[in-house]
Amino acid sequence: MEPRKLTRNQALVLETLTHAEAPLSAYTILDKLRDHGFRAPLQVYRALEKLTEFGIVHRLESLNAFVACTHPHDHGPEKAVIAFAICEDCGQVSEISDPEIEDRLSLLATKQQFRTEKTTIEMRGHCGNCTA
Amino acid sequence: MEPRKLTRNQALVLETLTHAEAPLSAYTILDKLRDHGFRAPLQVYRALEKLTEFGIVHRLESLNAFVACTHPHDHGPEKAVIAFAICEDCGQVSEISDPEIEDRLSLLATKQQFRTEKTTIEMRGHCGNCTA
DNA sequence: GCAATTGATGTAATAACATTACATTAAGGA
DNA sequence: TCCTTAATGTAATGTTATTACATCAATTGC
Ligand SMILES: [Zn+2]
Ligand SMILES: [Zn+2]
Ligand SMILES: [Zn+2]
Ligand SMILES: [Zn+2]
Repeated sequence: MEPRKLTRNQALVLETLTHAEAPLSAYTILDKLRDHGFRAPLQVYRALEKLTEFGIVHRLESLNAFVACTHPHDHGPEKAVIAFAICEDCGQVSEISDPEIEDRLSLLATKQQFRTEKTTIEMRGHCGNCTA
Repeated sequence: MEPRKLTRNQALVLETLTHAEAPLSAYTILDKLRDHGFRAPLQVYRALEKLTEFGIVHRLESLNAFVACTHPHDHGPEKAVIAFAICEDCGQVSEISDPEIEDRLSLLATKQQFRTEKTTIEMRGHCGNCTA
């Protein structure tokens, strides 16, 4: 699932996210890329879909927005569970990959014979900088 | 935050969710309540907002949908962290409230001076019934 | 009881997020 | 080259959520 090389659209979307200070919605990305020839939402959504598959972009479900991965964790087929801490004030997102959480959730799921395909963990709150 | 008594709209929305076999979107609820006088999305969203505050309805972020609470946990001001196991096949949602998860996430947050306001944990997958 | 306040409701319009459908083009392999 | 697959362009549409404003109901203070 690791990409050999990104397509032009994928590279542009990734670059936009990488330079952003906070999660971006698909439409915000679209607006930022109009100068580069983007005209329609689908151009963004298609790139995001691939980048997310590759594991180098994450979707934040509680925000309907996307961030570039800052935490080069396991990009392989068996993706690690990632918890996101999202600051409501500055938009900073930190990624936490913790085996204990992962194991515990796995145990709880197994206990009720639930086969987990994808796990979302998002903490909304205030980061250290914004709390000070 | 516990309600003394639900308003008519709140009661109707809650009843709809209670009788549903799977999470419902706001617009699905709206359609089901047209016979009872509902005409506009806001009637549903306003009721959902209150019911969610009361802790008797939960919003599933990864689904943009809502479920009635089935797990009479802490409805007080300090809400417990709840993990949801959501079956992609039958829509069944089970609620898991686990202190270990809660403590671990709390520790990880504190470690980076993050003040958590709200935590979302959602596992998407296949329940025991649908795996068999 | 009655004014003042607060919370809930009704309605329309619009904003924000995401997908379907279909035509076209680019890339890679037999 | 021919065939297949992946990516792209574009328009239209579908889905989810909010803003704005008028009205109505319940509660409180007098
Ligand atoms: Zn990451
Ligand atoms: Zn911050
Ligand atoms: Zn619950
Ligand atoms: Zn199931």
